[in-house]
Amino acid sequence: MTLPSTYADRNCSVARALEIVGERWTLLIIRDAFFGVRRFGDFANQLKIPRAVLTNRLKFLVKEGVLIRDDDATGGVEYRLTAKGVALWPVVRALMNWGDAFYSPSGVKRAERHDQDGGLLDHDGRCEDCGLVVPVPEIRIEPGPGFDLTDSDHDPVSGAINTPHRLLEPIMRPRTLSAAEGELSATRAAERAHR
Amino acid sequence: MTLPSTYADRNCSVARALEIVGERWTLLIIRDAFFGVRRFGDFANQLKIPRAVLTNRLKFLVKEGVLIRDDDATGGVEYRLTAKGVALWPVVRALMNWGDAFYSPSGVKRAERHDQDGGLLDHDGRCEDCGLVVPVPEIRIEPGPGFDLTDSDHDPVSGAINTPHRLLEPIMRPRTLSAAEGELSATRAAERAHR
DNA sequence: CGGCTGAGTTCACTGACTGAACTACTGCTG
DNA sequence: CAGCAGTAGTTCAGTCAGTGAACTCAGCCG
Repeated sequence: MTLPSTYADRNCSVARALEIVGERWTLLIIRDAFFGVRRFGDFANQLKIPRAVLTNRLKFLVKEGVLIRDDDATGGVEYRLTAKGVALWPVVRALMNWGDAFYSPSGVKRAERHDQDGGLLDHDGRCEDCGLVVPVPEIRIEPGPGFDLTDSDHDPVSGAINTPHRLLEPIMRPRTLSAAEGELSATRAAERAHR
Repeated sequence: MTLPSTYADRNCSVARALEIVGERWTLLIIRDAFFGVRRFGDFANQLKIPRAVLTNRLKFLVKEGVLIRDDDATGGVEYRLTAKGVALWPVVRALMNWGDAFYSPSGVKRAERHDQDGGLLDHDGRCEDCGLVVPVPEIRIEPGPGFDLTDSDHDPVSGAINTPHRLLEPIMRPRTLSAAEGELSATRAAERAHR
């Protein structure tokens, strides 16, 4: 979509929304942000997007208030979704549902669960166990029956993304994980205790 | 998005969906199709999209089974949404909701109602009167409080789109009207005078 | 026949995307 | 302190897609 503000229709919120998130790569960046990706390099490697394009997109999304950029503890840079960005989850979910329905014959590629009670979420984000509409930070995402295990863990970031975890929660990169490789459960437990 | 099948992530239905509907203009074409646009020229005029691009997009969407192309009664060509295309309504709705929420301070630009009982639909398409999830063909769309009346009726197609009507129902173009209805002369005259 | 409409096609031009290489600024480590 | 690695970008030439205007072609209408 390239030029923002280039769709003529002033009276259509679909056009307006697409001016922000309709450019190539943008919604995939946002999807990754939901999945916990926060670092420039992780976006670049995971999406295999040219770094120049990534720079443009991130700048634009920050300018539009979808992402916020700040320095993390280690001096690096973090991009995180704002409330406005988090409000895009229904868009990402709708695309995911449609893609699952028509291009994943063996079942959904990723399932959403209510982290509190483990209930599956329906297409509108309602927990089938407790009946509540689950807020985004309480959604746990995990590989579903249609997930293809053969090409998942090529890189550590993908591996982290495809491990069951809550949306928005930063993925654990090997660096942060320290030397201890297999202690996933311990790390997760620690993390749960963390909040 | 340009090249289809160009997003690397085989395991993501969001990426898969965007390969089909993520290109520039595509979702706006689909939105117009929901609003009842069916003719090549109407898409071209309403969206102000280059005709060459429109040709590409329509061909691609037909190939992918989102639209179906056939000749209508008068010998013209019609593009209509298939079931697979209609299943994209949640995507369009989610974008519309987000655009309304963040870019339309005076209220939604278009409201959805249950045509049967006139109840407003919530963000998930549930009728606030009868509580049912309303199927797409029973959704009536109409200008909402945020709709800007000053630049609506510039062309007859926009005028028809912005008149309350059910989704998927073909918009009435002056041409088609002439065959069926008698009192069209007034409409046509008014339209001509307008230019 | 002559004009009109609808559905495209053609084409020169511009501008965005691509991929690879390069820079600049940390924070370590010996 | 020099050297190295990691992170976050920038630069750049080549390519490819989008743009807008003009053109074709077929079928009607009178």
